[in-house]
Amino acid sequence: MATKKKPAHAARQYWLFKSEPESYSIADLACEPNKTTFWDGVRNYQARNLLRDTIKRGDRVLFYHSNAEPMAIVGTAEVVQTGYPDHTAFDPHDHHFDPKSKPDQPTWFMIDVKLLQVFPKQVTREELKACSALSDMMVLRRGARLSIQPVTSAEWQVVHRLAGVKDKP
DNA sequence: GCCAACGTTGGC
DNA sequence: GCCAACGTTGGC
Repeated sequence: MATKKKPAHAARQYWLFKSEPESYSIADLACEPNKTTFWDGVRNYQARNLLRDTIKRGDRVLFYHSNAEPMAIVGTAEVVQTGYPDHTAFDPHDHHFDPKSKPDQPTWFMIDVKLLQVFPKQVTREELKACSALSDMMVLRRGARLSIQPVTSAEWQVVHRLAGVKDKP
């Protein structure tokens, strides 16, 4: 993937992160110390490149529950640490262990995110699909498996409107 | 449970 | 480098 270097003052970018709530939900994030966690386990090169090269501190994240009932955007988070090696790839006992990734030459990366807000009313996939302003969202496209996806600032705003909340400054 | 859409692997 | 087989994701 082509990666553009962006200047330090670049405007924040917006993302959508998928997570199966059975394995990690927004409630789990809310229970973390300082409501902060590392986003580990990404084992896809395109998503890896985003984590390693593109996603910056201050960027914002829509937290999406996939494979869930209901599937929905359930809240937001902020990136508080840029990409660094995903240590779970080094641990043979970890579900995400990858012997190809070595500490001195890591294959996989992760970032840290901090909870911004849990939506008082989650925005279901049904509602997202019914909103014409969101018709280009990657997550709504069939077969869009990328677990980390870019979102436009316009889409970010619309999702907040659907959730009935104000964006955090 | 089904299956489309990918991504990865490995034989050639 | 091609591509068939296989595995995974994740909506339906």
